[in-house]
Amino acid sequence: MTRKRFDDLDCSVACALDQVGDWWSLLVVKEAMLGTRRFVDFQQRLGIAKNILCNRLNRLVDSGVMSKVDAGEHGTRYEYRLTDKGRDLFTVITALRQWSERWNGNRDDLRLVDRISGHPIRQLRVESDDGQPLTVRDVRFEDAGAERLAKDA
Amino acid sequence: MTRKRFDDLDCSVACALDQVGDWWSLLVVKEAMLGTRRFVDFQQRLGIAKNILCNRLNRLVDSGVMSKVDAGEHGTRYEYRLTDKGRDLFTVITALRQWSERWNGNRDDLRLVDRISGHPIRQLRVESDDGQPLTVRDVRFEDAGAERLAKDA
DNA sequence: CCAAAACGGTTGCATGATGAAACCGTCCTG
DNA sequence: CAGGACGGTTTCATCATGCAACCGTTTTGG
Repeated sequence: MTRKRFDDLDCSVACALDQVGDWWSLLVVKEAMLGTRRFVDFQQRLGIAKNILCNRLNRLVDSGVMSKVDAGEHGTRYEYRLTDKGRDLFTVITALRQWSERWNGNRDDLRLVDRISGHPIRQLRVESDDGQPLTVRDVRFEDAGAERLAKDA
Repeated sequence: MTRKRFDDLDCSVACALDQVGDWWSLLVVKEAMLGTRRFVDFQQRLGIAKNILCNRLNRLVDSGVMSKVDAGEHGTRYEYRLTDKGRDLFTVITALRQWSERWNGNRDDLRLVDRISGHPIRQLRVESDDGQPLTVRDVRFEDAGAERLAKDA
């Protein structure tokens, strides 16, 4: 049986996980954010099998998260770079990193700091439109259809 | 071959993915945030196989993301609830949702709104300690010990 | 009070995904 | 021009997944 697809769930979260929700994809993206661009470097730094890395890079290129550019003048030297869509995963990866550091302790040698000031970055937080912090208890999932019905009535 | 473990990578992101980084775990957590608590409800709403759901719930309980409470007076009626650690994944899931809506379009019937005002929530953004927005290009990974800088992106 | 259904699983099976290693064609490098 | 680096592909053993059937307990309907 093939893995269940999430894109039929009519859920943005499921749709996102369909693109970057497997064991390796987000780590590849994170490694790219550290500056890694070449196949062998991804392979060695992540310790991933070559066939799996090949599969993941192809899928990330297919879904528009990374792009494969010919950087070798003569055809066999490639670079994999983040697209704007891929760079925008910075928020997701930062959220994961902060969550893990809060609850599992900091297992990382590297601290994420502002390049200019050298200060650590702020904790991410979900906010209302007037800037107040929101927890999961402070939000609800409003049915857009019901909203339309209510306005029609 | 068993799946490669990430907890030896000395990376907080890898450590997080080790706990919630598979195809189903974050969807189970998201479903719990919508209010789902019982086994059959998770199963039906997500369309997940029972043995896989059982495995995921057990792993989420083991890693402290959810707790299994006996809600049935007589022993066979259980509820699975988010712990504080699990509720704190709200930021991660919100980041994923916003990313997906930005780049894949809104495939969701449900809009996430402030429970009180009914207004949509703010876009998450990574900020420096003085509140300026930061992209991945504006940060570096500072080695706590040496002064090894991340390569330019 | 009894039968049936719900609940929360467990087991078996077929199939897909993964990891390790070997192999391969092209390019560059000494 | 030989050897190695690069970017894969192939093969194979093992693991994970999805599906359906089954099961013991508890609740519910008549």
